[in-house]
Amino acid sequence: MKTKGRAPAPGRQEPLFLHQRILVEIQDKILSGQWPAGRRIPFEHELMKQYQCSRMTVSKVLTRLAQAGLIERRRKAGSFVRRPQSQSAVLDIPDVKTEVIARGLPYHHQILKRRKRRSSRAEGELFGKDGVVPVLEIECLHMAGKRPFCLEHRVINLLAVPEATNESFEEHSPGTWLLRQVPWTLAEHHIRAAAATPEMAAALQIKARSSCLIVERTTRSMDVTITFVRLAYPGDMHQLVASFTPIAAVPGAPPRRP
Amino acid sequence: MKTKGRAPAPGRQEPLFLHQRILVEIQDKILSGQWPAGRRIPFEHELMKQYQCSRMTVSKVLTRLAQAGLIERRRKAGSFVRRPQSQSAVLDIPDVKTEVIARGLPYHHQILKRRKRRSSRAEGELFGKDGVVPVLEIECLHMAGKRPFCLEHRVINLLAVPEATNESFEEHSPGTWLLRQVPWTLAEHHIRAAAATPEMAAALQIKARSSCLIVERTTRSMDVTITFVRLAYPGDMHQLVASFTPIAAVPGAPPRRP
DNA sequence: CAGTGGTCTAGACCACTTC
DNA sequence: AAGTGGTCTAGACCACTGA
Repeated sequence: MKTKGRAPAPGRQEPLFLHQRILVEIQDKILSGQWPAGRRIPFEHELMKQYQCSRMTVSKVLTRLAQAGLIERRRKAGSFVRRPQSQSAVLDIPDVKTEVIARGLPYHHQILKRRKRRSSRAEGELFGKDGVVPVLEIECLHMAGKRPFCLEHRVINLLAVPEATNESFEEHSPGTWLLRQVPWTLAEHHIRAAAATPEMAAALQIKARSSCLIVERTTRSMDVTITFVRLAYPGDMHQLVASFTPIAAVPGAPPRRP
Repeated sequence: MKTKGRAPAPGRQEPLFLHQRILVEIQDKILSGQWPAGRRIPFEHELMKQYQCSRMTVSKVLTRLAQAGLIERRRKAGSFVRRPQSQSAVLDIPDVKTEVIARGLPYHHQILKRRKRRSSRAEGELFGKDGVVPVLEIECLHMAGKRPFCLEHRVINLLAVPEATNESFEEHSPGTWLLRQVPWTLAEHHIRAAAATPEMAAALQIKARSSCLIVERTTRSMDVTITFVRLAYPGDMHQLVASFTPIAAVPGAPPRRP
């Protein structure tokens, strides 16, 4: 039981850390259905004996499984397999500029509308104040090369982001600007399909009533809404990709050079 | 430095575990922009001194931040703030039946088509074999009350799921059946808007060319594709909701009673 | 009230990477 | 070659909770 640097790898496979091995084995039993929902997972001290390791090691594994939603831990009772959850996919919703650049297309944007006003009643509710709040309303067209890529309609809470008042957004689009100005803390997305309104069709140079993918995002910090944005993409130009991988692996360090 | 049960909570707040406090403080510095992308995070031994705790504690916190994608860890160099990522939202994609029930509507489904055939060339590629594989092709209409809710077009790899061969899917829809038969391991979703084809329009009782939300999901296990499904929702009836919360908090155990 | 998980420690060895 | 993170240990105390 002395501490080891690498792998108790018994057979063929590449060196696997002990905690990875434990994680994978338990995960497999759950995902394969061998351990159905509700089934109790071995206690920590049982796993300690089984894998001949310290409690910290198995504890970290079980904690991870719990965070991933695969098991539920209850004091004094034990850990249990949760019933199959909805498939939780991780949706990467990039900044529009990033999105266009990633396609290798030249990006630019133009501000179609920009006006300061007071929020309407309904918006006031959204922005968490009973009364009205000053907001900045912006319409922005994102271009990929010469083709319209996305029409953005945005409302910014000027109480939350007073710096926006004098910002023209000519250099950086509202999304890009806000992303670096007010780092996101909490967001909710609604994704749907809708027929293009005459305004959308005109801006995006598509036929009226053709299909668009609408992504609406409300960004909040604490209890106050920072901004609301509606992004309209021509249906044939865009799709969201959401990938889903169980857990495991995930050393989680894709990029380079900070 | 003796071990404590609860909280070094200094001021007002509710008792906070040390690792939570460390996590929140670092996270705040990053999200607020105070520590910009590329900035080095204090070394583990520095944080140990700062918080007067053991290395394991700070290590777990940094590991968590790395898994969450907020920082990047590099041996010998240190840990660094990553540049703002795409907003990663967690998309819960439920079983269609669950979805309808959740709306308080009576659910039922009907199989419109069901035929066994060999995969086409293109599909063969999808299914990971060079040659063709036997597949089951199914069309299924999901109803919410008396209204069509979703049209499902599905292809099941019979090499991977031979049990499907003799399944009628009358009792359980293909999605529901598969979910319990072949627990998901890896999935990729593509979400887009499209105009209804004549077939879709007829089945869903909507006008041709009206907007639909299309969710396509490819489910794989190892390197073999289990099933491919295309779900078409009338655009005005459905929207996906993806929520995003940074990290922290997350003891992660919502439900009850296994 | 006994046993579970939740947290934390003060060490240790190792591998990798940059210097 | 030095220093970082990555893993692991063999303990500990505590809080919660189900029996």
